[in-house]
Amino acid sequence: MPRSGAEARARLREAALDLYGEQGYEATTTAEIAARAGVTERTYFRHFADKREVLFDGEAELRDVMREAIASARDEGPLATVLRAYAAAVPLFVAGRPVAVRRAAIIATSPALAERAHAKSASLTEALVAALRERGIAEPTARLAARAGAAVFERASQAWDGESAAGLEALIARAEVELRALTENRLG
Amino acid sequence: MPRSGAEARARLREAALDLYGEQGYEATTTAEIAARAGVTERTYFRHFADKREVLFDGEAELRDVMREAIASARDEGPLATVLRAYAAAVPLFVAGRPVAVRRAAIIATSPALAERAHAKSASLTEALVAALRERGIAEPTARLAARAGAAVFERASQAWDGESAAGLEALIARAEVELRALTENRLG
DNA sequence: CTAGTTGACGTCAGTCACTGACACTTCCGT
DNA sequence: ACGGAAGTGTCAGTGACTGACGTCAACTAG
Repeated sequence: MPRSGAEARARLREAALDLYGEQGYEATTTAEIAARAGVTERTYFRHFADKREVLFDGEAELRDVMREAIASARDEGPLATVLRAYAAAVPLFVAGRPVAVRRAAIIATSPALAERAHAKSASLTEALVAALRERGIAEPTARLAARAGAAVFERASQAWDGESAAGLEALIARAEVELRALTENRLG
Repeated sequence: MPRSGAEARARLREAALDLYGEQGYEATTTAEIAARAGVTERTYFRHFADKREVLFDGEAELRDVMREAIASARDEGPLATVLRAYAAAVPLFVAGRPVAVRRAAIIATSPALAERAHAKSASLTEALVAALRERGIAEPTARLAARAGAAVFERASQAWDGESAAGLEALIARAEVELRALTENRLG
C-alpha cells in the first residue's frame, strides 16, 4: 500500500485534531490517535517526534516562504525586511486559518502545547535571523530585528483574530507604527 | 528530619546541575538526581513539576521584582517602564550569573530545555503585561511593549555575555537605542 | 519480466517520566 | 502530652517514546 506515507500522515493530523478537540489533549493517548488514523502507535512516532508535534506540521513551509522573501527583498532596513517576510506569508496564514483556529483553541488548554508553540515561533525567528545574516546584517542587529518583527506580527495577528475589519497586511503596518511610537516614548 | 523541604530542594537543584553537566541532560534520570540528593524520586516530583523544572527555580523572584518595579515606576511610557523593570532586576542577574552560565551551557545541549527556557521567558513577559495593565495601559500596547522590551533585554544580555566591558544597565540603554534606530528604518 | 532494493509499516520488548494512594515521621502549637 | 500539618518513603501503575527485527508493497535495474 504505502510508498509515500503522506496519506497516513494526513490522517494522523486529522485524528489528533479531532481527538484533542473532543477529549482534550491530556486525556487522549497517542495510541488512540494512531488507532483512529488506522495505523499503529509506532507509525505515529515515525511521522511525528512526540505527542505535540502533530499539531505543528506545515511549519517548514512557512519558514521557507519567509526565508525566500528575505533573500529576495530589496534593501530597506532590517525591521522592514522582516515585516516584508511576514507580509509575504499572509496568504499562508489566510489559507490555514480554519485549522489555525481549532489548533489555537486546543493549545490554549495545555501549557505543554503553549510551550511548543513558543518554541516553534522561536525557531522561526532564528531562521529569519539566519536569512538576515545572509544579507550581511550583523548577528545582534538581525536578532533584534527578527524579535521586534515577531512582536509586531503577534500584535497584528491578535488584532486580526479580534474585530479586524482590516487585512493582515494593513494590520502589520499599523502595528509597526505602534512600535515606533513606543520607542519614541510617547505615552501609550 | 524535614520540616521545611528547603534543604532537600536545594540539594536536588545542585544534584541536577551537576549531573546534567557531567552526563548530559538526556542521559541522566530523575532517579539519579534524587539519589544524589539523598531522597527518593517521588520527592523530586513533589518539589519540581518535571525533569526540566529543576533548572528553572528562582524564576518567581525575578518576576516579583520586575512586577514591583513596574507597579512603582514613574510615568514615562510603556517601553521605558518595561526597561526600568529589567534594570531593577540587574542585581538578580549579577548575583545569579555563575549558576546562569552553567545552566545556559546545559540548556544549549537540549531542545527540550530550550523550549522550557522560552516558556519561562514568555511567562515572564505575560507577568509584565499584567503589571502594565494594572497601570492602565491597554492590553495590545502592553503586550507589544513587553515583547519589545524582552527583545531589547535579550540583545543587551547577549552583549553582556560577550566582550561586555559595560554593565548590564548601560547595555540595556544601548540596545534601546538600537531598537529605535531599527524602527526609524535606518539601515543596520 | 524478474530479481534485488527501498521505504513504510507492524510487532514486541523495554525504559523512563510522572502520578495516585497510603503509611510513617517529625515538627509545631495548644 | 496531644493532635494536626508538612515532608517524605513505598508501591503499583499508566503512558510517552525507542530500538530491533521482520514483512510487504512499490520501484528499478537487468
